Amino acid sequence: MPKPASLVRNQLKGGHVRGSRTGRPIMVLLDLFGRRWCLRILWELREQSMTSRALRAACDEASPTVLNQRLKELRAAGFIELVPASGYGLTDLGRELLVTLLPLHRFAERWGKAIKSQ
Amino acid sequence: MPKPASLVRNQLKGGHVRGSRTGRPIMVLLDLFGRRWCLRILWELREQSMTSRALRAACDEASPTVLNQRLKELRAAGFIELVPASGYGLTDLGRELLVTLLPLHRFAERWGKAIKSQ
DNA sequence: ATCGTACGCTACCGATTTTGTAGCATGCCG
DNA sequence: CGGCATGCTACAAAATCGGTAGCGTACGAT
Repeated sequence: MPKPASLVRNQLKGGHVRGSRTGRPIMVLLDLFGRRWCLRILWELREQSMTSRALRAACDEASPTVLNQRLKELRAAGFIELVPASGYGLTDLGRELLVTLLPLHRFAERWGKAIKSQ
Repeated sequence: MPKPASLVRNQLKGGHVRGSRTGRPIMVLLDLFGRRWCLRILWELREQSMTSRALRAACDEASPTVLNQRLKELRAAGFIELVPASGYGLTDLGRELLVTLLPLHRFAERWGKAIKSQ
């Protein structure tokens, strides 16, 4: 059974759930991102908030089980929040994170072309 | 059984292995990163090349099974390469990718402090 | 030549994670 | 009330990952 919602905080405070055992923030972050749908969720929320079901649709109908697990983890991490009216959306911290992730889009486009033309 | 080494190219050319089914580069990239150890491997190689065994040690002794799977995928993606003399290292493309990923480190540090002091 | 060692990599199997489907409880609005 | 959308969970099957052992090659030292 996965840890409750304080997973990320636990990990950062010295516990370890999986992956990095050092507790260094960058390692915890890299490990958190190395879970299916995690980055994708953040990405889909980059421009607008969405209900959990809209989010699921945006994520190729990923199974609600994992999706909710990720949503818990991302909430524990402080990247997203659930606002009763508008659904899931990025927090201020989440938006900061997205800014650092945004250049990936341009890179991905160049990369796609490079691979296809091989 | 996982696809051979052209996994990423297949996916980008319209096939689908898992995760995103659109084939848009950003989705394929986000899906590729959502696998255990993938980002960590890139991160550990950011400053120097390493032999596969040193890399394994750097990645908390991750199991060689998955590690080699990731290494195959990352090679197929063109981000890393195996140089007989020096081991695994980033390609030019891989270095470009790392540059877009580097701001994460600073963010992670701020994030770690924010979470711990909650 | 024969060790000893390190390398990249694979096989195997048990453990964990993810998927897919169904469904619950709540709230809202006609 | 009845219909509908929401956030979320249960459960079994499938896929992925972890941990250990070990293979085949290369290279340097004895």
